Amino acid sequence: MARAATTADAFNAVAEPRRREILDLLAGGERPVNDLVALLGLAQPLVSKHLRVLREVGLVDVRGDGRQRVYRLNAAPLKPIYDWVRPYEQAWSQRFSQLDTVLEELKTEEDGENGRDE
Amino acid sequence: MARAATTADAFNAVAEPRRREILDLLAGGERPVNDLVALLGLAQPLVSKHLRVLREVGLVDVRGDGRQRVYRLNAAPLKPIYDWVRPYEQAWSQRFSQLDTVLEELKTEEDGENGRDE
DNA sequence: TTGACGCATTCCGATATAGGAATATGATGC
DNA sequence: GCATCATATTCCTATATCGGAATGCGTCAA
Repeated sequence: MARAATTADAFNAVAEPRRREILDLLAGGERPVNDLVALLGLAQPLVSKHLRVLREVGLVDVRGDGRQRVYRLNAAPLKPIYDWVRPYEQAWSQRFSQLDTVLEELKTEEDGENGRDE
Repeated sequence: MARAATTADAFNAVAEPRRREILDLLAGGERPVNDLVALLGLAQPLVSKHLRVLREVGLVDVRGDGRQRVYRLNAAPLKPIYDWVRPYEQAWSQRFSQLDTVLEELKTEEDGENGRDE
């Protein structure tokens, strides 16, 4: 087996920095492709290809407007990512990220730090 | 060019579901490799390889204990992911995620909603 | 030492990516 | 129709993956 397709889910689609940039730009408002090409400084076919991936995972929607194709953000597929990382936030927001296991510590809601095992 | 290495950053490392599982397990406490092998139901070399990737992006630390190697979560490298997705949360937490551009709408604070999909 | 255990690494194959170049498609205007 | 703009697609190469099988290596026990 090879690596999972970039279109497998939002996790894979968003692993590519350029695609994140595109989403960031679209977060500021819908835009036709050429706008993105100019803003990103990338070759047009490249942008189209990235947009295709984003389309296939549902992160963007397209709307035809004359000869332009206007892309619009659809952030919904990002939710699983947010839901997955959020619990880990505690880990780095606490000062003792080097202790045993942070998330476990949190379950006991501050406990004093004694080493227990699992 | 090919796709970015899985060890390029946390985004790429975490795009693989099994690696997320591993992190989830380690969130519950540090564990030796064989524990993970049993819990995941994967071949041992596979787990070792995934752990290597996680190590290279700094998401886990290892500690030798006799003949075992105990892995511990280090969530810090996940912060960039959290920081990147968080702003998008607004998009799906609002009921009009299908409108023009959600984040832009939010700037004007409430406006009206049309339900539509494709 | 010998053997068993715990884990990591290497070799292999199939897959599919990002990017570049060239080309195709589609809508608009004349 | 024909030229042009806006965008998508195809062809190509280099690279790096995930997984399996086999093997290497360090540690512990007798």
